[in-house]
This record gives sequence, C-alpha cells and structure tokens, in this order.
Amino acid sequence: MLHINKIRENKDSYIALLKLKNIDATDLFDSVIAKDNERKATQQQSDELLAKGNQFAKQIGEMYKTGKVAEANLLKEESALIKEESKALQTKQIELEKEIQSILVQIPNIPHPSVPKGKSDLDNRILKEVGKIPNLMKGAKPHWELTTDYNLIDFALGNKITGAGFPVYIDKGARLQRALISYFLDKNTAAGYIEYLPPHLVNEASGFGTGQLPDKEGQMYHANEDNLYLIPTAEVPVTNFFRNVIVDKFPIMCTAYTPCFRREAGSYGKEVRGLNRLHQFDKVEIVQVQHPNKSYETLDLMVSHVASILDELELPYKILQLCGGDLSFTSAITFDFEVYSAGQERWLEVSSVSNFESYQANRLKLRYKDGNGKTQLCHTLNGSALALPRIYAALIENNQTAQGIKIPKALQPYTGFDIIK
RNA sequence: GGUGAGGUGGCCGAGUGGCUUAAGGCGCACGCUUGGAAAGCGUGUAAACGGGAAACUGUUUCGGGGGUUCGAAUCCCUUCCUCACCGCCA
Repeated sequence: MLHINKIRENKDSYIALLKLKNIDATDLFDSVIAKDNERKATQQQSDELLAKGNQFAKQIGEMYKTGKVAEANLLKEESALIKEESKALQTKQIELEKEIQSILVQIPNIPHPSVPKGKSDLDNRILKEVGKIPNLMKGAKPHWELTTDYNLIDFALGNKITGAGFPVYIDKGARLQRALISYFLDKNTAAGYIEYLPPHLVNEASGFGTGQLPDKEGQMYHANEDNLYLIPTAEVPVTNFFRNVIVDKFPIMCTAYTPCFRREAGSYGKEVRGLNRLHQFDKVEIVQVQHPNKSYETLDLMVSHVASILDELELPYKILQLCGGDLSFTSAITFDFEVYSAGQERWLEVSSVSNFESYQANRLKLRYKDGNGKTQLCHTLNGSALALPRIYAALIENNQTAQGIKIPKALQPYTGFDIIK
C-alpha cells in the first residue's frame, strides 16, 4: 500500500511511472487526495469538539466537588450536545478513512524507473544467460518419466492419499529433496541470513499483513474450524515477524524453509505436468529488511547470491528483469531466474527476487527511526533461494545419462551418493 | 476440552469512576561529578493522525471491538490471547 503523503509529494512522477504497469492512476490519485483533504478537515473539527468536551468534563467534576450542582447540570446539557455533534464527525471520519483505504489498496506499487515497458512475459528483458544448454542423449526423458523409472516420486500414490499436485517422494528421491533443502539453507546462512523455522499456518492478520487477504483469499487453503490459513510461501510468516515493529538495525536477513500450499485454482494442462506446478511444494526463502538508501544495493546482492547457487548446481539459467505488465502488484522491481529443463525443453521459473520498497512496510507498519528521531518506513525485499520442484526437475532431466542420473558435486555431501541408478 | 487467574509504556509493576498529566522501579540517552570508570545526582525517554516555519500544541490509544456516564485503565457486554491446575497426547 502506498502512503498517502508520498502520493501527494510525487503525484506526477508516480502517474508517469505507473504507465509502465499500463495503468493510468490520475483519477485514483485525485480522488484519494480529495478524500484525504476532507478527512483532515473533519478531524480538525472533531478534535476541537473533543477538546471542548474534555474541558467540560473536568469543570463538571470541579463543580460537583464544590457543591455547584445546578451549574454542573447546565454544563452537562451542553456536553450532551457536543457529544452528539462529535460522534457524527467521528463517524464521518471513520467512513472517509475507510474510503481512502479502499482506494489505496487498489493502487499497485510504483515501478522502478529501470522497469522495461511491456504487456506480458514476452516483453521481459533478458539480462544474462549463463551455462550451456545440455546435449542430452537420444531417448532423453522428461522428469515425470524419470521419477517413475528410478522410483523417486510417486504421483499416483499422492493422488490416492490426498489428490493431484501432492507428490510422494521415495528413497533417493526423498533424500535428494532433503539434500536440496539443507544445501540451500547452508548457502543462505553462510551469506549471513539467520535461519528460521516458522509455523506453516498463519492467522488472518498475517494474511492481511502481506496482502494475500482479502484479494487472493481463494489461492490459500483455509482451516475453517480455527480460521487459520496454510502458508503459500514462507514470505507470509517471516515478513509478518515484523508487523508493527520499529527496528533499530539494518539489514535484517532471514531465511526459512517451509512447505508451500497453493490451491492454484484455474491451472491446467502441460503447465502443471509432473513437478511443474504443485499444490504442496518445498521452498527456501530469503527476506531482508533494509534502510531505504540501501535497498537497491541489497537487491543486487540477493540476485548475485541466487545466481551463485545456480552456478554451483551447474544448471543453465537466465536472469530476466520483469516488464511493467508482468510485475506483481506489490513489487517495484523483480528479477526472475529461469533454469533450462532439458528433458521437457523448457525454461522454468525457479526464483523471483523483488524489492517492495516501502509498499509492504506501510501495510505492515514496519518502521525505523531516522537521524531526527522520526519514524520512517523500511524497505523490504524477498526472493526464493530456491524453490525446489523445478530445480529438482531440471537437475534430473539435465543430468540423465545412460549410466543413471548424476548428482552435481556441490550436492553430493548432502545426498551421500553421486549417481541414481 | 474443564476450572480458575490474568492482559497497563522498551521491560517489571501500582492503579476499583474525576486527586492519573498512568505512581514507583529497571533499562536506555544526555549532562554534572571523576585522572578514568563505577556509584551518586539531575534531565529526558511510546505510537498514530491533525495544527504550526519552529518552539510548541490538539485528538486518539491501558489486548481488540461495542456499551453505560458530563467524565472509564477502573463499571457492563463481547471477542482474542497468556498463565496455572486437571483431562487427553507426540
């Protein structure tokens, strides 16, 4: 959510930048500023009345003590009038605040000036392409066949006990999954991130804090009886650690492994085949809270951190800067990582690193004190480091040989084996 | 799940309708003191939203929401949470 004062200060440049997201915010901005002016005026009136009422209450107290009952009763009558009037003003104020809020939540984050123009993923800017696309042997297979051939994952078994999109990992297949989680966490903690293991269910307030609620309610699994939501990403519990917090140190670096639960209503077809899109999957997330002056420096560090992991895993990948049209509602700038999955001859998104600037922080009320002792909004950033299933798919597809599936060196200490036969 | 006790500032903790502008303590910051430090003494120490160039100032907030009253941390209703004991249980 944008802060109303920032809209006032930067209205014209915001309107220009939002065009990158193909949005004309002129009317929204005008109406929200007008409402805010009205809100201020209303508050001023209401504050004055309340101050008067407080004065009267004190005087009445004094009068009773000194026995001036008749005078007190007169003042009481006047008080009643003030009360009525101020109540009406307060109701109006709350109403206006609601209206302002409901406009503000409709306005997406302002894109960074470097964001390319564009409508869809076709307009994303390729920044870098690293590694060679492997030349697979004849008869190379997609991962959904390999996982069956080598008994790594049983999709049908998951289907039986839960439903589609809930795979069961078996034997070396399970071990590989566990190895990846440990490996990612170790890479992240070595880079200075503190490891957390948060709850996998969150309350309603947390859903609001990171913006899943109320808009994307249908994307989350909901435990009705207790009114708790299954997390769609570790970003939700971890970012909410900082809800209503005034921090005094930068940067704050967190990493967390969690399973992620997504209903993915409306998905279908080959996009969802095998591991490509699941209802439950594992992911290791990195989150940073940073001073506004440092957040873009941090963003670069996060991008190169993710790149270094993919380098070590010897996966061919490309880094894309998302165009305005593909940018998420809350992000100011996003870099996507895609790895090449040779068995299905596709690029798969495995990480998305974003700077939200103060957009999330405003909703969360995540602040720090500046040199003058004034509270200011922090910047928040997050990224996947990394999402497991598609890394898993690319790893086994790209490393399939006549002898079996080879495990990259960096992972071998974690798997305890160097080939799956 | 049952019964009981609670929720007050960064923390501890007093406060049963106006004497609270939330006592007192701890912590923190600054100053005095000191050769330096500790102790001691003094001053300051929440957030949100307004007004003001600023100094300063108004309103709201004692878990959340609602109510009674001229006036609520205090009384009433409701909801959430915490703790203790019991039951169940990895």
